[in-house]
Amino acid sequence: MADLDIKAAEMLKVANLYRTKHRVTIVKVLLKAGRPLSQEQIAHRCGKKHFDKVTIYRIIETLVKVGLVHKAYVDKRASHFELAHHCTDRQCHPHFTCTSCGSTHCLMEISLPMAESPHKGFIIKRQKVHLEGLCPDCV
Amino acid sequence: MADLDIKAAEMLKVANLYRTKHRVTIVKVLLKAGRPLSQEQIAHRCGKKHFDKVTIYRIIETLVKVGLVHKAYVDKRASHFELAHHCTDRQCHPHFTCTSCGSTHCLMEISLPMAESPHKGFIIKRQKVHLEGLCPDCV
DNA sequence: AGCAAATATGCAACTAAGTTGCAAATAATT
DNA sequence: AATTATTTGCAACTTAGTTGCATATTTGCT
Ligand SMILES: [Mn+2]
Ligand SMILES: [Mn+2]
Ligand SMILES: [Zn+2]
Ligand SMILES: [Zn+2]
Repeated sequence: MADLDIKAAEMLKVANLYRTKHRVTIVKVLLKAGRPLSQEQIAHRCGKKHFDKVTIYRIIETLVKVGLVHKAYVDKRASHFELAHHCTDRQCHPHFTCTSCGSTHCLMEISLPMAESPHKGFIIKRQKVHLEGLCPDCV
Repeated sequence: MADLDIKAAEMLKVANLYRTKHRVTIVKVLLKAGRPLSQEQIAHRCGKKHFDKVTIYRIIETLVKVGLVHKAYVDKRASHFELAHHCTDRQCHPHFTCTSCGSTHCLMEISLPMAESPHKGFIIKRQKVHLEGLCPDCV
């Protein structure tokens, strides 16, 4: 889809990053996925062309640095990343992990109030919520 | 302190676990710390006596399984664990990571309402909140 | 206390996510 | 097209956490 290409390229342009084939491909993959992906999942979805894992990690790092991407959660020692374009400045939607099947989902419909700082000098900038329980498939 | 020894032994007894020297020591370390520790930190606080890391990981696993311990957060690829005795069934206190110095703290004074499940068939059992911002030391 | 069964521990070898340095390739700028 | 700034691929490395198995410890029972 040329649509996605344009959108991905635009996102990189706004962030003032080199628009390389690798970066455009990875942003497209994340746009299509609409959910957090690990390095391995990204590599897989980039197709048969060679995408070195180092390159993927470095691109993720860059995208996180400019705020286009967030680390959503860590599952089985692997970080999972997603585009931040549906998150507010102060928090993303919660993520939910099923304790039965181990799957993780984005719960876009839920939001919690921001925590209030307790006079102790902590300045809270962002809040992440992770939920556990049973997914629809596991009753 | 014999106090801690007794408390640790009691906790293991209630959980129906063998009261081994290693387990008692590790539960005592976690009681004293009052905050999440990594395997390496636990090993260090167990003192000069030899505590194999495999043993520590297996004890943590056991303690998590019976609910005495929670994984509080992952920092620099290392899981950090703490006793669950100050947590409710549905959520612990939030943890806070300073984006400047990287330190993580327990915020015992803060609690958020539980998220409500959104008619989508997800059953929410537990909620974890992680906060980011600036700690008192970093203004 | 002494014994047998159940369980925990130590060791060595392994797994796999993520990192680092550097040379070659590609993108932006002129 | 040439120059410069930046990215990519490769190989080698780091390190949290795991696995299998032999040995040691705990427990319940006599
Ligand atoms: Mn998400
Ligand atoms: Mn805590
Ligand atoms: Zn499930
Ligand atoms: Zn700080």
